[in-house]
Amino acid sequence: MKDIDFSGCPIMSSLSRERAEKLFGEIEFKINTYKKGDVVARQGSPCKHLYILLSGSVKTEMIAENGSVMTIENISAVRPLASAFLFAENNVFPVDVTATDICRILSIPKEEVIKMFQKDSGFLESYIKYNSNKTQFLSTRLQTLNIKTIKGKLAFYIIENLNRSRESNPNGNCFQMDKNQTELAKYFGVSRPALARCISELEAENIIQVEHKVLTIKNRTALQNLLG
Amino acid sequence: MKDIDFSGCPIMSSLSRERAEKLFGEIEFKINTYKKGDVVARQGSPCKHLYILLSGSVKTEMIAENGSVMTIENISAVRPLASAFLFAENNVFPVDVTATDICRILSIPKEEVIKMFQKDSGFLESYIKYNSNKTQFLSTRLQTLNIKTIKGKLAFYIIENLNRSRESNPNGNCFQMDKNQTELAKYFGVSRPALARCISELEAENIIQVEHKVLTIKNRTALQNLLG
DNA sequence: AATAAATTGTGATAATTGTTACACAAATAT
DNA sequence: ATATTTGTGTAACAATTATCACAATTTATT
Repeated sequence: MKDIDFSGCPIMSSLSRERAEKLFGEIEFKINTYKKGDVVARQGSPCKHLYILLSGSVKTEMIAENGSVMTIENISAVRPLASAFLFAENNVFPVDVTATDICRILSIPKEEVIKMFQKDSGFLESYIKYNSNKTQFLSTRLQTLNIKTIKGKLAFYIIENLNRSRESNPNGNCFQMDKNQTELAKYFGVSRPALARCISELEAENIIQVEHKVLTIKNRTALQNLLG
Repeated sequence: MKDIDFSGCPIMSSLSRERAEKLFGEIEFKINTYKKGDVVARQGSPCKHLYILLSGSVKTEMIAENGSVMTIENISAVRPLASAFLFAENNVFPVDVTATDICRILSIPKEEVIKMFQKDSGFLESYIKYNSNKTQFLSTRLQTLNIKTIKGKLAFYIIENLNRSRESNPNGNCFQMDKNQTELAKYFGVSRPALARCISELEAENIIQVEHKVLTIKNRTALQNLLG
């Protein structure tokens, strides 16, 4: 346990290093390693453990019955996985979880998690908070899907990312994209060529400019209009 | 308080009547009444209380910036509202909540909810469980939206409802629809005429049959094929 | 630097759905 | 019983996106 650093983990960071070591000394757990491309959990399979991604990264995807894939989220260590499903009545993974890098995943049985709640109220609080945030995230994801046109989705995505980048760089009007076109298309649940076309059109209309992976907003008003 | 029956409420039913009365004697709360059509909470507004729908019913809807509406859920008493958002960092309502009937809503400030957690671990447990279920529900909702064609959404909806109806009536191959076409179109986030067209087509292909509000499945295999 | 692999741009066509408009049926109110 | 509202079927047309196919470009690899 000594080699694990929980400081970046939303549900564990409230615990001091000593506290965490003591807690893990008292419960059952194991650590598995996965290599890139390995399936960590499959959509529909039961979820009986709390998983914490200790190192590496995974992606979560939903597969529709017709085979079309939508990426829900890319997750990098250190983060819990599927924490919100552990206590549901129908406790199954709603997504496929696939390693996008070598990764180590800690798993703690549900009963042990309950013990941890009882032993540490700080842990309990951050768990509830984390799940709340997760639900908010899913709602935002629903909102993106509710937008019908690709241009609308793009505008939403761009404005969202711009706002996020401004937290560190207030008057900036550009940001580094976290996905390539293929990934972005999967995130939107649309075809890649259609997305490429929309990006081209927005560039032609001088609303945005994309250089490598840096997206610059040239006409914010027009972007807002694509939504309202 | 004496006139409130929490027995059907997922997060309160673990408390005995006496326990609930004692608990409410110790905390701050208020009850508001809304009439049909009243907006209970608006998408984007802060969520600082736990709301419990004591009587009546509400609907929750997401409004895309272009004005298109998608119904997320219809909720009937007795159920908590927005319980999953109360503890999120960005604690705002992700949906518009509108009364679809006269209703009474109990609201308890966040700090008081925390007190309730501390005073009653049964309440805490059901709260976590309820939020978990909520997240599962949102995931299923995402899944519906991930299906691209209206026929696919319809097939998913029909099979889901058929399975549910079979819990009470195992070999049946029909069920009573809980929504009219207009509502169903909003639930899918598609236009009403387009939905009507798809239903007609499925009828023409002799896959389903709709009589008033009863939907009969005539060719389950074909329905499955619309998905896989 | 040369080659391979991945990513992006773009065109043509088909499929699907939105939009608008209206007739008609069913349910509800007066 | 009649009027009014609400729900449903359907048609013509426009808009958007999927699909497929391939060229151009960028990025990684040897």
